[in-house]
Amino acid sequence: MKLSSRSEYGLRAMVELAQSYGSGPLALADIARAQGLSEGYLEQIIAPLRRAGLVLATRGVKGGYTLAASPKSITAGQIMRALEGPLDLIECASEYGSESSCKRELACGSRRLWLKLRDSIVDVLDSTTLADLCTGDSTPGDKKEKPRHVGVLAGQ
Amino acid sequence: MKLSSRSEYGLRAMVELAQSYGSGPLALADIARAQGLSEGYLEQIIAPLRRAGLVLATRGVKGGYTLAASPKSITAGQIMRALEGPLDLIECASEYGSESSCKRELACGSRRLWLKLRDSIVDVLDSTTLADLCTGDSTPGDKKEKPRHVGVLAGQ
DNA sequence: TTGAATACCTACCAATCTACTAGGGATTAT
DNA sequence: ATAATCCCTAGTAGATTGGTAGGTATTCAA
Repeated sequence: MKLSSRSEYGLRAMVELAQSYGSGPLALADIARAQGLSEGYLEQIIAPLRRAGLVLATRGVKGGYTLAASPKSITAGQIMRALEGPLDLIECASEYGSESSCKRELACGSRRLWLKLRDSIVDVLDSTTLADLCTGDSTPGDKKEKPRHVGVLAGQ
Repeated sequence: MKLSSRSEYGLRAMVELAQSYGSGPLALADIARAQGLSEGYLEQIIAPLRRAGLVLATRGVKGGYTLAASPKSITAGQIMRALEGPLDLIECASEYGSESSCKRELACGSRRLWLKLRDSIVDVLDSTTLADLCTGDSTPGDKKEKPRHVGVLAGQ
């Protein structure tokens, strides 16, 4: 159930970039310093984000990275897919069909849970933008939050 | 983003037990055979479920495992917590407070996402029972299935 | 034109985790 | 007593994680 640090660091880097959006490129070293991350490792993490077209790089002396679009139009889902591949907790419940596996039982009881879980995760990730993670309040633009029995969850 | 096979196998075993609920103990070897799992490995997986009080074991000749309660009253959340520990994707967004970490920033932007995600996951897991995974239809009490692009999932 | 600052790439590595296997001990119905 | 079962611990090959190291390419500025 643990997320790899790739996602954690990658998202933190993107939030950092979102916060300085509009102020020109931010050097890798600056991001790493600001977030307390290893520069070399962060470099490997930001590469897939660039390849996915989420950040732009400019080389040379005043170079660095910038968001490829406004923080409002980049979702956590895009970032996670770039870093982790298709969103799925399990082979047979991937967002994009995995024909191969699950020959065993398509009507497999437990698969139902993984599908529900995946949908729920995809829903959260795709409805959260970088802007949502930067503003002071914690509510995204459209509030389609269903009033579930949240609130029992101790701790802010 | 991948779940360990512990959870997958553990849940499958529990579904198997749920399906034979009321028919006496089911031997480990039978569960393993029915689900196509390694017996030795499954043994290690079912142990924490027993320690968590979710299944009961009876030794001896006609022994085996039974659910400790009705499938309706055992949730996926209980099973996952027994197998994976506290539900969290990341240290600083655990369900039970982790004071230690995250000295960096409690108002950390990215943390907001992990909390939302965790809440969403906890919500799904705690609202799904074993009975939900055994019945013919795929709807638990409330039906909130969004019509996503499922159906692409090519059947075997 | 040179130099420095940056991004970009590949290979390597130690430690940990995963998914088992092996083998024996404890308990119980027959 | 015996066989069937659960129970426990240790080992292990391979993959993954979280990096480090070292070099190349590109750009700006003097």
